[in-house]
Amino acid sequence: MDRLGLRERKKQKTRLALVDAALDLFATQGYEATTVDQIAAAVEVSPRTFFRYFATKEDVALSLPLDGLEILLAELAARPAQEPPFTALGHALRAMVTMLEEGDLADRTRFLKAHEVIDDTPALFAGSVRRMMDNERRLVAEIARREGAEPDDLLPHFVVALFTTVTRLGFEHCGPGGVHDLTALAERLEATLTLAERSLCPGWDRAR
Amino acid sequence: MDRLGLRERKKQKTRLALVDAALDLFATQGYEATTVDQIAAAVEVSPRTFFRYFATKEDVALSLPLDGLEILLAELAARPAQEPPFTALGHALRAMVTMLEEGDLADRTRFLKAHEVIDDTPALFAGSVRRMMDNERRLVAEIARREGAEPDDLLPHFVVALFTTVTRLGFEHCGPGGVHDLTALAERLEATLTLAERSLCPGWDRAR
DNA sequence: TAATTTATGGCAGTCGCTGACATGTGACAA
DNA sequence: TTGTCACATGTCAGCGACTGCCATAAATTA
Repeated sequence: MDRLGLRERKKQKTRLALVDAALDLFATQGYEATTVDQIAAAVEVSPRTFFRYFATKEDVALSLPLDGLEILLAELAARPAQEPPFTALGHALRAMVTMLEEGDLADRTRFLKAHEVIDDTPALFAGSVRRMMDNERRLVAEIARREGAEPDDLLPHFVVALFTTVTRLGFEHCGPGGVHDLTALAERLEATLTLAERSLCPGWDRAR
Repeated sequence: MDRLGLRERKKQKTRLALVDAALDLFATQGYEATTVDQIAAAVEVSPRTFFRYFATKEDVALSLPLDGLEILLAELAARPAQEPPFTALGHALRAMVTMLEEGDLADRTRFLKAHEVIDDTPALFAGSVRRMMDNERRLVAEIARREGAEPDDLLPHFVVALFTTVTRLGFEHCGPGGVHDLTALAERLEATLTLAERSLCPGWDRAR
């Protein structure tokens, strides 16, 4: 039995239905070619209601990756304090991917489809970047706290910026059509992470 | 005497007038609060004409930094081929700033005002990053050409992504109110560049 | 069942942005 | 100078994203 009331269950259901309908339409017709009215019609909901679930049209595509970042922050908080910041970020990222891999099939395909659509839609990619930078602030705050850095210290900013850059490279287009399964994505992320680690001097991410 | 006809001079004049009016309005009222109609009215031009000069509302604020990237690409092409890629990028960036410092006063203040507005307007900042990433492709292509890299080599992507990240950090918020003169901006850029150079192993940006 | 909360629909309106057509202004040649 | 052409501009009509407002229907609670 669900602990949630009927009302809440219905809301989550229409929310997912909106995401699925939107991703399908974006994938087939393209992002700019599909209107909010179409998405709403596909779920048999008024356009006004769509905007009660998502603030903007791009939000419906970006909501999933956004959830991923929440997970990453939680994982980061769980990393041991003596771990160097960049290492901790890397492990948090790996944990996030693992969590995705353990998720249910519908969730995984939804996530992959979202990333595919985002990857070849410049407007959505831009939005994705914007979200990343919003979260960069939170990540910087967390790293600065871990390391006890001065408020105007450049190093935490540099560590986090480098990390988001590496993550972005990992998610970025991997050949025509993009990544089609999570293991390929995980491998790609691993490759970029090791490239970064190999390029940086030991101890670079800690104050000396 | 100007080599350009009256027509061309008029166009450049209204273009600059639109940028100045827009930046002033953005600075006083905020970006989202000012409408295209207001900008057009301030220059006594029809709203339709505004969109003949700038494709979107954010373009009017981002056009100046965008010009800067053109300069950077030109400078990069002029760097000697034996220079390691990241070093070449850094020097191209320094050359770009120098070029700005040698520009006329109106140009410099316009540039600084644009950056101030961009810095404390999330939407514009995101747009700015997006442009940087659009140009990343061109930079990657140039670096890959210089280094004779394989088409699917990660390294050029990594080098350029790291460079744009460092540049972004340099331009980013420098205390309350932002940077007020070009020399402070140059110093800030220098600081982030040296931080990056100090963190990376020698030879990291060349194939081994 | 009655009362209260809350999700939804419909409507009118703003703003960013575009296409089509008409008009006026600079460029260039006769 | 004059006429012709190219092109910048204005006007208008319209689409789509997004919002505020109010009425209604559904679910929760008493």
